[in-house]
Formats: sequence, C-alpha cells, structure tokens
Amino acid sequence: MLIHPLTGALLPGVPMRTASSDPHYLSCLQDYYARWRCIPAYEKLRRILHLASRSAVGKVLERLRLQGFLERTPDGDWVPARRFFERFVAGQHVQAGQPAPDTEAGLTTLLLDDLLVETPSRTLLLTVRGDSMSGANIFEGDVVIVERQATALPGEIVVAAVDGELTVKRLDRDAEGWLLRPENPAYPVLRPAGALELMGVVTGLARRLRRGA
Amino acid sequence: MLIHPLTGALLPGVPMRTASSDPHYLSCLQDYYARWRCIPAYEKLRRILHLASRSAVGKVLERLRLQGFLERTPDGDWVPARRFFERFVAGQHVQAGQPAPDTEAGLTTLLLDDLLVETPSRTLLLTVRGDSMSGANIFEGDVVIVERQATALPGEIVVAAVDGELTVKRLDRDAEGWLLRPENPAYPVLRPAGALELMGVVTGLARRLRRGA
DNA sequence: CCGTTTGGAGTACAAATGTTCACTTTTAGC
DNA sequence: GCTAAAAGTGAACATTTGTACTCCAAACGG
Repeated sequence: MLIHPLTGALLPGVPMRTASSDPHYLSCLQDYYARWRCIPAYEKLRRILHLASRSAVGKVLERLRLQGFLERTPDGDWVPARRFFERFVAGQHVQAGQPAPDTEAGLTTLLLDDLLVETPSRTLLLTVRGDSMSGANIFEGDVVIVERQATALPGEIVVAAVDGELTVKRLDRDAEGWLLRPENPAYPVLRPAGALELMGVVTGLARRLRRGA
Repeated sequence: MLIHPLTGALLPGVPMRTASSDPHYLSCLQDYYARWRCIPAYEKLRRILHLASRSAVGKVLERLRLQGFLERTPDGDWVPARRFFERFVAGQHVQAGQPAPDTEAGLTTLLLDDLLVETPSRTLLLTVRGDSMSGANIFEGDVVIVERQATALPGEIVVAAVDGELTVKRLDRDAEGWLLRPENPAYPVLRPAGALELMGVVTGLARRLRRGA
C-alpha cells in the first residue's frame, strides 16, 4: 500500500510488498523512537507503519527481531536492540567523491548517556582537577563517569576521599595494604592512613574539545 | 527520604512514605530504562516499584511528570523527559570522616549530551580506529563527537574523507596548501590530492573505561 | 505457465490495560 | 495529640492489547 504524495490518502491495491520494505518500516520506527524514546503498542504502530491490520504489525516486528533490530523484554514488550541504533553512529567508510554520509535526522538520538551510563541510579559525574592521572589519559577538565560502589579491584581507576577531598587514582595493593597510585611520576603514591574511603569506580570519560573556539 | 550522595544508601531514620520517596521510584525507573529502553505498562511498573496497586503507579508517574522527569506522547504513553537523563555532579570536597556533606542544594545536575553536543542536528558520532592521534590523547575505541561542517580552521581536529575512508587528523596548512597531520610520529602527514573532503570538526570525546571488567 | 513463498488483511477472543472512585494509612504542621 | 494533606490500597469497568487463525494477492523460480 502506498500513500498519496499530496493527500496522504492510502492507495489500495498498489503493490509495495517486498522483502526490502522492511528497511522502510525500520526507518519509521527509528524516527518515532527518536522523537519519543519508546516503541508504542500495536495499534499505534499500525498507524505509524501505515498498515491495515495489527497482525501485519506483529509480523513486521517479528521480522525485525530476527534481523536483530528489536528484541523483547522478559515481559514481552518490544524494545530496540543494539542494531537498532547502528545507523546513528557514522560508518567508517565513505564513498569517494560523496563525502556526506547519511544525513538522516536521527543521528542525535543515540544518547551519549546510553553509551556511558549503565546504572543511572548509582552513577554521577566528577570534573577532574590536576594532571595526576595523565598517564592514564585523564586530564584536567575531563568529566569522569563514576559508578558508586564501596569496593573495587586492584588496577581499577577509582574515586576516593583523601583528606576530605575527592581524588581520582588507580587502586592497587601490596603487602602493606591498599594504595592509590597516580599515573604521573610527579605525584606521590597515596597510602590511606585508616580505612580507604572509596566513592566508586570510573567507568567512562567525557571531554570537551575546541573549548575556546 | 534522602539518598546518600556517595554511598547511595537510603538515609536511615527517614520515613519511607514521603514526597521525597519519589527519587527512589525515579531511580528504579531509570535503571529499568537503562536496561530495556522503555517504560513498561502499569502492572510491570507496579512490580518494579514494589507497589501494591496499579492506581498508585499512576499517581507516582503523574508526580514524576509534574517534576519534569516524564512526559506523555499524544497517545498517552509514558516516555522519559529531558530531566530523566540528568546526572548528579559530585562536589570536589568531602568532609573528613563524614563523606556526605552536600545536601541536595549543593548537588548540581548535568546532561551528558548537553555537555558534549551543541548542535544536535549537525552532530554525529564516530568510533576511532587506530592510534594515529594518540598525541592528542585520542585513542582506538574512543567515540568522537563530530560537528558536521565543510570548513575548519588550521589547528582544529577534523574528520575528513581520505581515499573513501573517514579519518581523524589535525588540520593544518602551509605554503603548498592544506594538510592533515596525525599526532603520532609513526604516521605520515597526509596531503590531499584534490579538494579536501571535510566532514566536520571534532568537538568532544567519549570513552568507556573498564570495558573488560 | 503453475505451484510455492511471502507480505499483508480481516476476524475473533482471552488477557491485560489505564482510569475512576471510595477507602485506609501515614506524614507533617500546628 | 489532632487534623488535613499526602501516599497508597483495592475493586470495578470499558477499552485496548497481543496473538492465533483463515484467507488473499503479488512476487518468485523454475
């Protein structure tokens, strides 16, 4: 079924059924998701996809699931799967002579949050001061994503409270106990006097470039 | 009820049922959304929020809507609003011995996307391959935030199409014309044969740490 | 040309949904 | 303590939901 370009009316009887119409359905879904961040119920999907029957909606969704664009929660709800967001990150290759990649309007819908935050309720941000972790490529002004937890493994980059101040260091331990290693020879290794006050583990990093411009 | 900004523990002695238990409901919702990318139906929400009645769910959602965390589609479906994705920014200082100083007033929030994206419609993401920009502290696997534009200034880090492949380099120019400098002596300077096919300027960086753990 | 496959329409129905309403419990202000 | 507001319960109900089923027409592959 096609849609009249001017009136928007459905043109019955016009063939459009081919395996390659799934990409079109997918685009509709992606656009809707970009706007509202949800996959609606069958009846609404029926309208969005311009289908006449809910059963057709079910078949479309099932096909998209087999292709890896959608999945279902344990409760049976439809949710976007990893592949659903793929097109929002630019591909590595571009046709020579045609340097503009897909300029679809949905590029921004991949929330950077989704990339960087796994457990929102335990996640907070911290702006890095100083260059004591430059060896780990974390610099002054960077914003680190911290997942709150009381314990961590040696080798992880953690945020800890030292002398009432939060600091980012690499956690390590030796025969004498826990220690916080800066990744910059200009700074001393910290050995907490009492208990180690761990705030959480650094799970990600966000940096603004081109600050002045 | 307050939530300890560092440990995340619910502060004891504070009764459970109060207007400020909404943060707890919000956290549950945020975590569920981070996992499945949808707001489920009332009956499922009832279980997630540990409520006994669906009507209570409705009231919670309505409260969160008034606070700006949720909104509704024209069809009435619940969807996350802007504030839903904001994160707390930790203060730099912590009281020694009592690492929970800043009350709600001191805590600010920040949307990661706001931090990194200025012009959503012209912004896209690109995963970095190779270590040719390690001197600028951009490494394999990092995601760069690219603002699409056809021109750039010398000294800016840009994304350009070279031989049909996207590459991240620092833009420069000399007497002979434009050139693309890697920030790694192991790589050669690129001098585009014809016109320089510029895709955009790198305005930010996102990195996931602790990938394996 | 004909049978098969595929994408969709249409119908039917048990189950689930969102909302309302009256009611109870808890909390906060005085 | 007393009281009013806030938060949550539980039942009721019209609507909507997802799915199973049959049927149909176009596309496909010899």
